[in-house]
Amino acid sequence: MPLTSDHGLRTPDGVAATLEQLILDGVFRPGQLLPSERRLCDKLGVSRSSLREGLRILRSKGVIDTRHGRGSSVAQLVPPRDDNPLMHLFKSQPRTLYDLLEVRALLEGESAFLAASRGTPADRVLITRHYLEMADYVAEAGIIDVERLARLDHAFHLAICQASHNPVLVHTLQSLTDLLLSSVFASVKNLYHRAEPREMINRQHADLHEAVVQGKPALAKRVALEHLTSIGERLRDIEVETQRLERSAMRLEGWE
Amino acid sequence: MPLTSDHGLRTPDGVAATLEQLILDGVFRPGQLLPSERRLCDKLGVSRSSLREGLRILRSKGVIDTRHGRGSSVAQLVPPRDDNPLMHLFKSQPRTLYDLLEVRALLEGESAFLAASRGTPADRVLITRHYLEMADYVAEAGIIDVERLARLDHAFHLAICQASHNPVLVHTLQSLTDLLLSSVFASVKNLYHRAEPREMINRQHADLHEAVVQGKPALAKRVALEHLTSIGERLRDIEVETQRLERSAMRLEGWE
DNA sequence: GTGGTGTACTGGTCAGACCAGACATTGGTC
DNA sequence: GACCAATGTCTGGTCTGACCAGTACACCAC
Repeated sequence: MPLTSDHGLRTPDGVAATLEQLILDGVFRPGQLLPSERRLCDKLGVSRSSLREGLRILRSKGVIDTRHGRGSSVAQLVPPRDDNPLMHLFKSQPRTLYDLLEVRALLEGESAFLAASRGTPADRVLITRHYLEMADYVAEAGIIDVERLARLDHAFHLAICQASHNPVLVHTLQSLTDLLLSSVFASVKNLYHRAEPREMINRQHADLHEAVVQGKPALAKRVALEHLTSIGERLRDIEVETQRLERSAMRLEGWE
Repeated sequence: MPLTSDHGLRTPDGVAATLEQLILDGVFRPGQLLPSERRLCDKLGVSRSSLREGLRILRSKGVIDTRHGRGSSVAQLVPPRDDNPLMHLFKSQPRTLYDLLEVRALLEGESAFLAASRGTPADRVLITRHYLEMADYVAEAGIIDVERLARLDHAFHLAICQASHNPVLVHTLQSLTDLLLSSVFASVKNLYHRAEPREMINRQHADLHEAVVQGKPALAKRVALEHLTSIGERLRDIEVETQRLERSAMRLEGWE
């Protein structure tokens, strides 16, 4: 029985769809040699011209690999597209948070480096303004609004990044920061709530601001990296602590 | 004399390359109807089967749009994938390309560093396999299929990135690479078409592969950075050259 | 004017032939 | 027995000419 039942349009697109489905179904496995063109014509009930155009589609998509005199084989790397939003990773893999911090540290470091070397006087004025706004708030506010502080913090880092004059860098860092904030905002809140990490962060912000404004690229980069690294460490501390608390809570539930 | 001189292999790939170049050169403009298949066969000196396979390639890539009884026209949006927020930057600001390369170099460098320090033996086997596949193809193929080479190239770099065991890094780099390829694929093609840059790239790939597999993080990072830097320089060279060519008349007789 | 109709295009498919590369088998030589 | 070249038959690659099927437009009857 011919295989034309499903996508059986006798057309190149139908051929491509049918063969692709067969590959996805595992009938033809990666590396395996497909039947010859003549044989496929028979099976699919199309002329060789149409079949060849169908194969051409799959070849363009990198699904198959054809060699003269040998035949067509299913490409080894079949999964070509994986449009997974990064967000889903966080649910299955908490470790991803530190992966994200790792990449963000890299970008923040480069950002600070470029800002210190390329930043114009106008950039520096802007960076200083954001820095002072944040520092003043921390120093003067009796009770800290964590969300507002997070915004000021973000604005300060963003100003530095924009001084790099690299829009791609700005965009990439922005999206990673958004991802970080939306996924672990609770942790970040905890970070700001505690006096000890907050002072550490303030100190690092002061150092970063100074290095960038004074035009010391290498120093700025180093400070930025240390900043992100220690944030990662503190978040890990909080995580461990949270887990301990959760275990206690579970024990308490048992008594109810 | 027919226009088969440049990519004038009488083969579907040659047809696709020739027509694509004519479109890029502005001989055929977006929305414009191409000559009929029979006429193109005449002009390009190929049979209708080969021509149709060539058109099928361009159709798969979204370069042309074909309607039964009407003809084939150049697609309006040559890069139809405009879902990336960064894409609009490229239209207004060609400089963005170099910004993108700058960020990509940063990520590739870190990628290579981490792969060399964290990569498992299995990672190294995979990296080597992809490297050899690419190197063998370059060495053995008489005529280079640029798209295939680009895929092999991409697979090699992706394997290195995956050896970093940081999914965030993989995802970020992937999206930047996609953006790069979809926006300046023409330039990249030119890069592969020339012997001198191709040899330079091969040498750098060999160095990168060796450094990663032998577990030399610092060296791997340096080689990766040099690789991306020199690619940027070559692209700039090509850009300058292209502008010079565009200033020269590109009117072709008989194409109306 | 309006509406149908014919006709000359367009792409889509088919069949059969031949060319060219790859490879296993065969048959020879050493 | 080991090696190597000739060869036959697979494979994909290309060409030809024919016919089918949609589209567009000029033409003609109303």
